[in-house]
Parts: sequence; structure tokens; C-alpha cells
Amino acid sequence: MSPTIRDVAAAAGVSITTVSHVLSGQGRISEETRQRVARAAAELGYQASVHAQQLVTRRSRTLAIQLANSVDASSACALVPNSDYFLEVLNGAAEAASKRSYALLLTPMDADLDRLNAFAVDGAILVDPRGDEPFFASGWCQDRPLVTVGRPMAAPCPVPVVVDNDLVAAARLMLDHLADNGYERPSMITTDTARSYAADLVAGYSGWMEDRGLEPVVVEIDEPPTTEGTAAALGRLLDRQVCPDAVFTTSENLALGVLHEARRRRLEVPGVLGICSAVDSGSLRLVSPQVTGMFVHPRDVGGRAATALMDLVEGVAGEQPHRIEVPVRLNPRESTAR
Amino acid sequence: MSPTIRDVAAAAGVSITTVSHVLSGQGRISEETRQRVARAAAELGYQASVHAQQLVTRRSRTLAIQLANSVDASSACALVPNSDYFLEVLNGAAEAASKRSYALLLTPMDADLDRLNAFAVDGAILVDPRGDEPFFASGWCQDRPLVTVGRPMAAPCPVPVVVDNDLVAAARLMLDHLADNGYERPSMITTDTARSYAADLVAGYSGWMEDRGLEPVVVEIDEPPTTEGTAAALGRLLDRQVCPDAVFTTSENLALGVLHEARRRRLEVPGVLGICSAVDSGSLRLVSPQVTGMFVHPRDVGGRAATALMDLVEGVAGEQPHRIEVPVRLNPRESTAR
DNA sequence: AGAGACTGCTAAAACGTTTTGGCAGTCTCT
DNA sequence: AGAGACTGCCAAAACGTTTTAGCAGTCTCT
Repeated sequence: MSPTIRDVAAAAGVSITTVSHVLSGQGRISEETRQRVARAAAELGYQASVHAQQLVTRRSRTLAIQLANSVDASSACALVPNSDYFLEVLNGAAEAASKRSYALLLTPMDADLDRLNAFAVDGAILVDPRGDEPFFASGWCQDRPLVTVGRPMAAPCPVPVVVDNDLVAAARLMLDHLADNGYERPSMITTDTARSYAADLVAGYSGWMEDRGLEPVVVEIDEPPTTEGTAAALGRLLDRQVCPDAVFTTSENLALGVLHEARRRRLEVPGVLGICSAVDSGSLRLVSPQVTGMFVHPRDVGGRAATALMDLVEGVAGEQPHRIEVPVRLNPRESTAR
Repeated sequence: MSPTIRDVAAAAGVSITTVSHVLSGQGRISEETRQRVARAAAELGYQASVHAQQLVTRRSRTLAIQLANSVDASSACALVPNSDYFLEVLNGAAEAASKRSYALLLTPMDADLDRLNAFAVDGAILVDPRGDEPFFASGWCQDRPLVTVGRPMAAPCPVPVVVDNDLVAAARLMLDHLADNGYERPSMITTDTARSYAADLVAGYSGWMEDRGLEPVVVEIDEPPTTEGTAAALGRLLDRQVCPDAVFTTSENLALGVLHEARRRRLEVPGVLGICSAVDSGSLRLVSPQVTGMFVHPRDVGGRAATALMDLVEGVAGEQPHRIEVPVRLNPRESTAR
């Protein structure tokens, strides 16, 4: 089969200890020996067995990643929100991991944590957790590092690194954009505010409104959203005494749903109703009118999360918990023009 | 730390060999001993170290999965097609793997295959490959089983298991639906026909057309699709002498793009132009008019692929290459009504 | 009663690394 | 010249399993 460390040692005329030291940069080795070993390894095409390394170092060079988006397969009419976003986060994380010879393990929501323990995953990335996930309850995070995308609001233990967009500021940015375009009574439709990204957006929105002496108008709908749920939410907004003239949503599917229902009600978009989404997506550029969204650099988000986690695993990172902020870019489109 | 097989052996008063045999169901063990060992293992909460198992069995209980959808991060305006679909395939595969204590490794397109070899992945799932992926060129598939979703059309080596929808039949189904609703000159817009799903759809379409003595009208656009590319494709269709009255697309984003451009050109949809997509998606239900699509059971597709791969790895499966067909459900919506 | 088969169990080797402790030899002081 | 530090290397233990080969003991024949 593939060459082992013993083959390299034999080829270079040294002990396996020396080979190990050369390859890992440990120990004291003369320059000449170093080169000889390196050459032998290269010639043989030697690749250290990850399994043997794992067994002895008790590290696996493996990261787990879990998405919040898991929808129960039973309800065929549920809509997976922000799937463009999630897919890009995954891609970003996978690429970053691969670059440093780590593997990225995709963990379903209902996964058995004991199983993960058996695989001795070095750390985990949770994308948009609520804080009630098994990872937190089981004390998992006491043994191994954890990085989240978004803050786990109900988490019982602190998370060393949080990767996030500044969505409070982002919401304000979006509202300024709406105001610039003459919208005076913006409202919000959100999913589960137990997730920090939704909570932050609502907070940003509410703060902005209160700064101007306006009453925030927020409707929260069940997760996962459905066509009907979204339509009903818009209905509740429009039934108000003071009817909103813009809707800001926390996901692309909510925005599309609102647009759909607005059309059905023959509301002019933009004009009578402005629509925008906090998470951009390809589909927002493909509807008429094109919908304004915020590009949150999902690939970056995934990459930064994975990188931070690997730093933690290797002890490279600073010790204290910190937060990595990824910028947001507003993509103004027709749906919020005047 | 966590208990080892030695702890269990001591607790049950047997050798570690016996424990191993009991837990793996190998060897000859008396019923009484079996129970005693099982109880001891359960009481200690024993979990075999995957790493040690991997080292000695040279199996990793790990599957790699690679998606076709990887878009180069540079071009921010490219559209990831069918992201709902891909995400569900991933979820389905991850769940199936997790149920049998396998791990699912997400492999980016540019991943180093040597690295995968080091992780000793037991097998790989390729989603919508073309056949020119490194997996095929490097002879990877000679050592380890490979399962693809869709046929790798340019593959140099045969693939033991292919999971697929019968998209030739599905295309015909869709065209029958269009014909039932009075559309007489259906056309197609497709992405890269080097992927079998697109090729099959085109084949089904062309066959159906030729059966009726009609000339197939197909426009192929570059991958990944852009808003402009899609609009241009529709333009080319409409410029024809015999102008099509329906467009069938290979992805949800193409359908949305066509709808968008049709609106811009003030074409009535449905009516003047029918639109439908070969892959369903949440967004198709959220636009006006709602767009007809085919639900291809992506979660099932992922699950079946993972299951087939695990069977292959464990030698459970029949030896000869075969094909697993997942049914397709047509979801008729407004965009193809009359 | 002896041969042979079967049963229930175990000792020990193997998998391919990392890491610890140590051993000669050389250099640098006093 | 002798003590001490430093250099370059290595033997061996450890990591936690699976698997092979074999050993008593019991059963079932003739």
C-alpha cells in the first residue's frame, strides 16, 4: 500500500523518530538530515496516516458544522429560507478547512452527539443557533471549542468566538435607504427572534424607529415560513390603522412572499409598498421588480468561522472570547426605488 | 477520559477480545457472557474509539460528498442554481449517513484528493458531475466506491451506482402538461448539457417534439447563469420566426430569469408565454405568477445515494453497477395555466 | 474408550503514528 | 583537564482497537 513512516526512515537512513520530527518541525535536527528526510518523503510520495495521528494525538483535524435550516422533511410545503446563504456558508467553511488540511463534517440537527464524540471532532461550527441545541445542553462546549455564526441567545455557556454581521447597524442602513427613498412608515416581518440575526435586525429596526419617535411595527411568523403564513403576516400589517409603506424582512423567501401577496392585492411595488430583505439571494435579482437585499458575504462568514475554529483548536488564537465582524453591503434594487 | 475496551473487559471479567466480539457480533460467545458484556458496556457508557478502529480496519466510516454547484467566489453576480435542491441533497445524505454512524465530509471542488486519501474516506458521492472531475482522472474510483447523482457523461471509468430521476420521462410529463394546457410550441433553455440531468431533459424534450413532427428549439447558456445571460437566451427564442409559446428550463433560477425578462417585455405569463422549471424550489411558489416545477425529492436523492454508498463500502450491495431511480412529482402552478 | 468436531474464550500481534527519556559526542567554559 | 551545556539522533512506549491462531474443555459419534 502507501508508504509508511518506516519506509521514509529506511530510505533516508534514519529512525522514524527523526522522520516524525522533520515532518512536524519538532525536535533538533541538523539541516543536512532535514533535507535528506524531506527529499525521501517527497520521492516516496509519503502521506502520514491521519488515523494513526488521530489515535495518538487525540486530535482529528475534523470540524463539525451544523445548520439551523433543517426543515422536517414531512411538511413538503415548508420553505427553506436563505438557502443560497447557507450553501455559501458551507462552501466557505469547507474551503477554509480544506486549505489547512482539515475535514468538514456535516452534522444533521438530529445527530447523536455521542457519535460525534466517537469521531473526536476537534470543534464545531453552529450556524444561526438558538442556544437550545444539544451542543449546549450536553456540556459539549466545555471540552471542545465552539464557534457560532450569530449569537446563541439562550446558550447556558459562553461561546469563545462568534462570527457575525453587524445586523443592528445593517438594519439601520437599510432603513436610512428606505427613508432616503421617501418611505415613511417601514415595518418588519421576521421569523423566530430566538435567533440572534433576527433579533438584531428587529433591534436595529426598533431603535431606528424610536430615534424618530415612531412606533415599531413588527410581525413575527412561525418557522419555517409558508406561503400562507407570509401572506397572513402582510395582511396583518396592512390592516393597521396606520398602514406601513415598506416591509423589511429577515429572509429572501419572506420578501418574495410579501411581494407575491402585494401583487395579489394589486399593491404597487415599489411606490405604495417598498420591499427589502436582510439577506440577499439570487432569486431577489430575478423577480419583478428586483428586490433590494443585503449581501452579508456568506462565503466569508463560513471561511472566517472555520478559520477561527481551527485557530482555537491549535491554540493559536487569543484566549478570551471575541467576535469577528463581517461587513454588509446594501444592494439597492427596484423594489425600494421611488 | 472516556472508558476504553479494557475497562469494559475488566468490568465484565472477560478479555478485550471477547468484548470486541460481542460488540461487533463476531465470533462465538455464549448468551450469558454476551449479556454481561453488553451490560457492562452500557453501564460505562462505552463508545469505541473510531480512530483506533480506523487504524486497524483501514476503514473510516466516512463518506465524502462534492457538489457541482461551486461557483467561483470572484464573480459576485453569478447565480447559484438550484440551491434549495443542493441543500436538501446534503441534508438527506447527512441524515442517512448519521443513522448508520457514518460521517459525511463536505469536499470543495478544489480539494486536494491526496488529502482525502489521507483521511481514508471510504467512498464518495458526486452530485451532478460532468465526468471531468479529479475523482475520475486520478483513478480514485478504482480503489474506493463512488456513487453519483446523475451520470458522469465524460467519465473514463464506470460508476457502480447512479442515483437519478428519470428526467427523460419527466420532461415528457412536463410537455404533456404544457400540451394539455394548450401550449403548442414549447422551447427549452438549459445550462451545461455536459451534466446528465440537463442532457436528459433536453433529450426528453427533443424526443417529445420529434414524436410530433416538431422541431426542437433549445438554447444553451453558460454556467453559472446570470440575469443578463438568461434574458439574452429568452431574446433569442422570441426572435425566431416561429415564436415559442412556452419555455421549459433546467433550473429554478433560469425560470425566474425568464419570467423576469418576460415581464420586462410585457409578455403575458401565462397565456402568451408559459414557464416551467425542471427543478422545483421554494422561490417558484413565491413569485407571481407561481411557476410550475418538478419536485425531484432531493432529500430522498441524497439519502439513497448515501445509503447505496454505505452498502457498497460494506460489501452488502450487489456487485454489478446499477441505477436507483427516484420518482418525480409535477407541481403544476399558475405559470402554465391557461 | 478414543477420535473428531464443536464451543467458549483468550494471548498476542498488528495498525502507523507521536512523544518521552536518554545516550553518545562535541563545544565552551573555568 | 574536567564540568557543564548543548547537539543530533534513537529506542521504546503509548494510543485503542481488530483479528489470527490456538487452547482447553465438552459433546457426539463409532
